[in-house]
Amino acid sequence: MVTIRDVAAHAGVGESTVSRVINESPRVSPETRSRVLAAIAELHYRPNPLARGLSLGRCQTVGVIVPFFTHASAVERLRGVGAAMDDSRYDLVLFNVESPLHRSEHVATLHRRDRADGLLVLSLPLPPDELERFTRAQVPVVLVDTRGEGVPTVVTDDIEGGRIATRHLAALGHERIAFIGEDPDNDFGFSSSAQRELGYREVMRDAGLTVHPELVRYAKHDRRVAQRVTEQLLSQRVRPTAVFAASDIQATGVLAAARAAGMHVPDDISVVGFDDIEISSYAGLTTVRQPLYESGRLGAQLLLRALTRGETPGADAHVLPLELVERSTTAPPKRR
Amino acid sequence: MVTIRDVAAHAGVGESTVSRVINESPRVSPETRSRVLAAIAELHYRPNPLARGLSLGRCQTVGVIVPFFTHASAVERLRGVGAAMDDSRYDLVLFNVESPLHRSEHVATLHRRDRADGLLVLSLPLPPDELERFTRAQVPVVLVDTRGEGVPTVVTDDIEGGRIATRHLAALGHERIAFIGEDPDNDFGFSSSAQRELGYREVMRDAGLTVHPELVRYAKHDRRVAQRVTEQLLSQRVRPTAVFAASDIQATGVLAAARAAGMHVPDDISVVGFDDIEISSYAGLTTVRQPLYESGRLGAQLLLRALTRGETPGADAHVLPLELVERSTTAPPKRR
DNA sequence: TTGAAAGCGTTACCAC
DNA sequence: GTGGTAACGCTTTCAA
Repeated sequence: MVTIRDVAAHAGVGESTVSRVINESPRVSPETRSRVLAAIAELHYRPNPLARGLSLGRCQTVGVIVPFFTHASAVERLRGVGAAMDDSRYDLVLFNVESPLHRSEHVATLHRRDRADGLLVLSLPLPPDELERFTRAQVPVVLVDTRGEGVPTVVTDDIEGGRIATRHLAALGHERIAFIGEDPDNDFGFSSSAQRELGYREVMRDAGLTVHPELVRYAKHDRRVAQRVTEQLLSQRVRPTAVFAASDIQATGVLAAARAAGMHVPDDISVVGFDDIEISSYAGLTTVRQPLYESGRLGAQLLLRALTRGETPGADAHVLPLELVERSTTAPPKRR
Repeated sequence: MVTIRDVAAHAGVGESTVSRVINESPRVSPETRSRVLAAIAELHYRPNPLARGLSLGRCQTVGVIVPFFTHASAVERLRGVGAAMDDSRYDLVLFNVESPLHRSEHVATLHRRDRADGLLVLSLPLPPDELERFTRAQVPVVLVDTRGEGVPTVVTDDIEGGRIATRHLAALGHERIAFIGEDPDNDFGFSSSAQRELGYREVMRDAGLTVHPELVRYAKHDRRVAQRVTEQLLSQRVRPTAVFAASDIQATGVLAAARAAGMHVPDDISVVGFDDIEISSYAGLTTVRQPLYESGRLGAQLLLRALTRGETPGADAHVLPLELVERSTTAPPKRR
């Protein structure tokens, strides 16, 4: 392996001079610089990032904590992150979180500059004390799709999202509108679904519609599970004429259940989802679109900016817009 | 930041002893060990991976080179990789490849032990000389969904996959079977699609069916593009009664095009895809299933095994099974 | 069984 | 402008 020492010898200069050339210091004469550059090229020299990191106290790496398996939408966000990181000099290290234990483990190791220079947390709620450990350790953190004190966040207004979806259904004339979302008591503390439910309840109340308890169901963020739950929902006495699913993944499960029950969408039942993932446009699903890809990209950009400027990023919340995408799964209810 | 030195001082021992404890050397007395362990716990000490890597000559990191954006199926493979790496002590560094230039860049930096201890290449063909640089640099490489000499690979038999799909359609009685795949002249040198086309052509010939040149079309690995190409296909003189799409992403485009043309699937036209991704079961797509998740998992396992044993892994090709999944997009052609 | 010290490849401070 | 050298935090010989 060729080191800075070899380059120095080959170019007939000192190690520090080579280092200066590498780091583009202005305190090198043009001739020396070109001689060193030639030596570097000739020997195919590349600085050892480990040694560099040890000396510098940082490692040119951005860590991303993400519930990779739990949330399909996380992938789309991750894509945005990847895109933003592409032109940067930072490596992207993935910390997958499958369980709450997992999360604590990663958090414990990551609040030091030698693991990652900065951290991006996707969709995962972080307790305030854990969050504080990062700021104390001077590790910049950006939160995407989760809230937190004192750090920049990229979020959407989930309550408003719930309103948008429900308002759309109510405006079409629906009265028995069901809600299918994630259990508010989930292990990770995911709260988006609960927020959307809040918006749903608010609009229902304001429209003078009653939320029958049997019309609110919880299911894991998974198509098949949502399908099963919807089948129960549809087999009961009080049938909804519309369903608001807190995610598109779940909405496709609702669609499948309706189909299996011999119901026609949207004539027999309307369905609204949330996210607008790849599958949604294919399924013709009416949904509340949130900019997944963009959220990841923006989050990464904020982090990179903080990293390159060396400043702690402002703790402002960037609220990304939500938008109703009307496709073919919603229509006025049938006349009885 | 607490270092090994602090721990040593706190426990009243030498640094090397602490190091031995960390690395589970047997040459430490039980009492000393527990004293050191206590100090570690008390000070919340964690070894600096950078320093450790520099000293050790490796960095406890696995690099994954993956066309993250180009191929949707890569994500599913990546999930498998993530699962396999979860219980390991290795970090997962993502190297996204969006362009051939991108690939060369990453390859250039990665053939050294200081960037990654081992490498996983997903779906990306690597020129033999680039591959050789890794083996020369003693960096273990495992190829998933690509072939290469001298390194372990995890693949499927794409030619056979093409046969399976086409045989299914031919057995149903179809004669004018179209093929939609990726352009064999693509920038990356992806060849799976071309292989599947080979299998398609072989079965067509053996069945005495002619492959009309107008019935073979190329489109990017993208639903909308595939849809556009299919629209052209369906608007021409000789209409196919069945389409074999080289990927499910493209197959959903075919489905959308047929729907837009007012055709009913499978009555008017049959469609077979390839991969069996998440969307396929939802769409009821008949497809050739390949174990995406499993391929990533196996690849990562092979790499980890090689890494922990310190041995160069055997250069054998693990061929994963392919399987026809019959759903509701294929049926015998209508009688004319 | 333990500790002192050299070394891993780099950067940065201090002389010249 | 440039070179020598101490540091960065760890592992690993080598002695004791």
